[in-house]
Amino acid sequence: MHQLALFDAGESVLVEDERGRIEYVPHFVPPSLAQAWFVELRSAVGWEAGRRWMYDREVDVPRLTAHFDLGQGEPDGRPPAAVRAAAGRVATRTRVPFNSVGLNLYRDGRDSVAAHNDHLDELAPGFPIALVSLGATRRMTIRAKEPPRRVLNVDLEGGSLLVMSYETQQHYTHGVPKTAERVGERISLAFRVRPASVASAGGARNGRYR
DNA sequence: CCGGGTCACACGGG
DNA sequence: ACCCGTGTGACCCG
Repeated sequence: MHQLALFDAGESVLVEDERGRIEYVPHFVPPSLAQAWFVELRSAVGWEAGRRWMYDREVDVPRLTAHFDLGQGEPDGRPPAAVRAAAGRVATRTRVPFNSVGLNLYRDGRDSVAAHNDHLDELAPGFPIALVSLGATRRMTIRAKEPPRRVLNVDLEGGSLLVMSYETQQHYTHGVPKTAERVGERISLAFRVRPASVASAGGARNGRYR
């Protein structure tokens, strides 16, 4: 089948048990397209440098961020074309009605995201998270919260897709640690289905997908 | 979810 | 083979 070849990217299932399912798909996006998306997003997105109050002091968020709602947005607040294209490609493969995408720009090895799991209140129950990576490869560390404490190190390559099931967020943490290695810029697009109570008016749906 | 502190250990030059 | 400084990352804490 033709259509199959388009998506046959040597995917591998990293986790599949009662604690969740994690699938990694290298070359989900052809290299030249992934590169074009990276270039567009790097310059077209209004990247924000956040600061957060953590414990006793205010600190920089160690990466740049942006966010878009998907679905029938106003023509004005429409996401960049590369985001819409990526969303379409992800939706075609996963069949999940994602309505939100969070973008992260890791400028170099000093940028990072600490180990965490996505907040379940901001995730529609049962729906997975899909993560598209562009640009430089960064390592993600995924570890089970309870014994057996499996630890996975996944090198997220440009053009890859990582899909983590909803249950994964209950049983695992994930993060992108700082590294002293010299690494180039990486952009990630994290697709989520946010519950109607959280998502902005419009896109949310319920039921019948997995 | 963050940076800083502590500690263990791999590595390599002398 | 050994010593030891340095780099790197794992873990812990508020």
